[in-house]
Amino acid sequence: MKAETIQRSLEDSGLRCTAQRYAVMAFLMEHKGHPTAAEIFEGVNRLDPRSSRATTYNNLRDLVKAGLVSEVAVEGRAGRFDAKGTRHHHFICDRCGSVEDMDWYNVPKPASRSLGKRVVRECQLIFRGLCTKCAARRASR
Amino acid sequence: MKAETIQRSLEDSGLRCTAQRYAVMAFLMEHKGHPTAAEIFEGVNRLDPRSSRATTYNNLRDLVKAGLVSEVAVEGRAGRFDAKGTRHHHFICDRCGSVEDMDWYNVPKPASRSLGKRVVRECQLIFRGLCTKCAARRASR
DNA sequence: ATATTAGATTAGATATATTCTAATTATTCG
DNA sequence: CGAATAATTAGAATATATCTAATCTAATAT
Repeated sequence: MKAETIQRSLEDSGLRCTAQRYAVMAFLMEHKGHPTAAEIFEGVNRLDPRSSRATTYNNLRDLVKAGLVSEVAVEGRAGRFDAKGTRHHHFICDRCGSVEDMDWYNVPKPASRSLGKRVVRECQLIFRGLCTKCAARRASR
Repeated sequence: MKAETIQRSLEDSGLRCTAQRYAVMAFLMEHKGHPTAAEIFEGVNRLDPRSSRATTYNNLRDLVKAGLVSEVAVEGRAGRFDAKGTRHHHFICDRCGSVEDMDWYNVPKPASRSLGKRVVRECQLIFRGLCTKCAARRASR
């Protein structure tokens, strides 16, 4: 039944439901820990069909463009991906670069005067600091 | 007089005011367009002392850690840097990856319940969409 | 059903971005 | 001064992401 859900959301976005694309989507829905492209590539290939690195990147790009997946860029590290489920913000750890979900809450839009002729598609709130693990590690020194 | 300002802010952060480090800081204050590390490297070397790529990256890292400079990660592209002047948010163009400043306004903090044991150092608001140039370009098609 | 076309995928090469290494130089401090 | 620490260097190495050109697949038209 999740299978049909994925298939439908792909097709609704005008994307064919290929084995490789489906696998990326399914992997993201089962691994909520914001995996990198390399982890996704490894993960989907560990299971079944041989998928190439290029295809994994292509599909991630397509899924992001279609709005089914979001990407979180992390300074100096691989980007991380996330199946868009319920709305949420993100937390990025300064030390280990891990990305975690944060409860969503509404953020006021910028004044239209400050927008100029820009077209704003979305607005992301990103918290930075130390994750639980890294905070504990620092405290114990 | 800007020279002393830079020197003081470096020393206040426990960083020696070396020629290379100063140059990075000065370059960032004169170029508000959010340059990449490569552009900064090129820029400071075009002027005067030979500085190496590694040093440029090292200094950028130190300056970010000291809170004098901020870095904006952009998906699939080089990170961009910004001397922290007055507070502001950022806008990232989906198409060309350019980063622009947006007027600052206060953003409500998350509920402490949702923070857990995380330590939040800062909170960034990032707008995404099409910059003025790219929006115009798209409209004309 | 075949042919045509557009959409996807592939392996590997390439490009881009960043960090590491080990040696060297500069600065601070006792 | 001399020792210890901080900073810099060139270039190699790594990590990350995209490109290429050939091939395969699926949808549509004939």
